[in-house]
Amino acid sequence: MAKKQKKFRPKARLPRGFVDRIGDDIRATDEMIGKIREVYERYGFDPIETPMFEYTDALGKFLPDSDRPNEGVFSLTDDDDQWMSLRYDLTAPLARHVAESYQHLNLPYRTYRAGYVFRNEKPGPGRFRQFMQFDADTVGAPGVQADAEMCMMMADTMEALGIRRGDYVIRVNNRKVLDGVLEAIGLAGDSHAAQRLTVLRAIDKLDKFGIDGVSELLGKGRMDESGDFTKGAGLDTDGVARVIGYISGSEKLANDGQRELDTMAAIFKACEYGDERIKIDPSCVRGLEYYTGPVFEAELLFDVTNEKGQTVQFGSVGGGGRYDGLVQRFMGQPVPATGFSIGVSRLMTALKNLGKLESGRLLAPVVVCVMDRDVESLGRYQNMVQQLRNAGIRAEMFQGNPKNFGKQLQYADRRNCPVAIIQGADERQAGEVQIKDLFEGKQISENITSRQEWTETRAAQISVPEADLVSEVKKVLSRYENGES
RNA sequence: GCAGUUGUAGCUCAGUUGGUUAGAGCGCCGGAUUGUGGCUCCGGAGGUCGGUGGUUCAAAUCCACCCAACUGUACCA
Repeated sequence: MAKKQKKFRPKARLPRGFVDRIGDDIRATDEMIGKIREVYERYGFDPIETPMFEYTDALGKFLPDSDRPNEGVFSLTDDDDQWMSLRYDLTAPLARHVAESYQHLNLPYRTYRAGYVFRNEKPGPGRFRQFMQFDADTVGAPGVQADAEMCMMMADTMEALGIRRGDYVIRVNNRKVLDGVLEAIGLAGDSHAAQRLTVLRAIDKLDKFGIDGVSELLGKGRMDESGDFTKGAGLDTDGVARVIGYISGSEKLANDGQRELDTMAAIFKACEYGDERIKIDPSCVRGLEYYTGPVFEAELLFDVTNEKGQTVQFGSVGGGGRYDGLVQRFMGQPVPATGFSIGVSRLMTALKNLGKLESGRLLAPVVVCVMDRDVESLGRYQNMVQQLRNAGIRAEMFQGNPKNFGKQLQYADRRNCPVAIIQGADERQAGEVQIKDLFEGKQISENITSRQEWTETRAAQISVPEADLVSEVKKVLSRYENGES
């Protein structure tokens, strides 16, 4: 049987882990970035931008395996066979930039940047393979006062975005303190490296699993919902108790890290950033690899309802810390640096939840309908549009098939346009145009039941002299300008 | 990677113990109505039933393998 020959039809679908962004989202993001930028500028940071691609070795990743070249990052080979990758964060490219232009820089070098980063890994709810980060860094500042400034700037940023004090907290810890704890439970030395990592990862999951879950992970292991088992760090009962004691704050150590934390706490106090804004928190772990000193994390504390209707805390929207070794990779000489990163997309979701993004909604354009389709009329309609535009009003001529007038109003209705302009032969002869208030018309029409009444009512429509087009449209728009509809 | 669940129209899904031409709602297009958004009515387009192989007179349905998505978990520079 010869099958009917079919044309190849590609399935229209997004690559997994990527999203299309549309109108209101883009506007809201722009607005949000503007607010963040204002704070950073006020703190004396300057913008800088690096490209999305870097040579793979510059990102701190070893050359890709030939069989799995894209593990974790998106990589490709250049014309000259060098491996390049899409950046997976904004810190590694900054380190490269600093190392490359070191002799021209005036240290301390204070910069910020926003941009997309890419991770080639399994996406999940709220986790994408392309997402936006907004970073600020100070390079060439060795003291923890630079770290303290980062924490305060993060707090200010949260508030500039409209997040109330108490709805967020900046949690601060120090890698050196964590190292001390590991030493105290007998995990010092190379032979325990793997176990140390497991312990740190277990601590990092306090948010997710609570004290009980973390205890299981520190000990024998934990069973997840699907029944899969995660092997634990294998600490004995005493070890588990001591780690738990430490992360809950009941046990303290005296070491360098703790002294740095004390200095930072003193700065916060002097600047009147209390516990409700910035909090020393021994369970804060973050970035397990390159951080060398203070680490910090911005966390949102208010509850949100997730897709399953469960109430959960929103959690982390950004973090950072000190990375004194990152520039050294390129230069051999140590260059102290500290910075933090805000997850813009995640923060957007949070602000939506708080209802902080609805206010500045833009009104849809005025639509000038096309009644007569001769060349002269088309010019006339377009001229009306230009008059409106010149007066600063968003406007457009209907660009679809003008054959059916009903379609034009349907289009305007679905776009949520406030006003339609109508001029056919009759109006033209009288030197008038019809201005239809679509919002009001919608309300009036709710009580109309018969088709005939519907078409003949011409609800919320007024006829005005052509010369008054702009001023009359403005009158109608003024009723809706502040985001009502 | 590991584990669980699920794959039928653009979307949400139904499809009986295997049985004729695979259905519905929504959406889309056209018409009633080429000058008025909604409602209503009529008509239409749209399907590799995730893929391949097998069992059978006969497979969306049963079997095997593969693929993909979702969820959890692990990893995450």
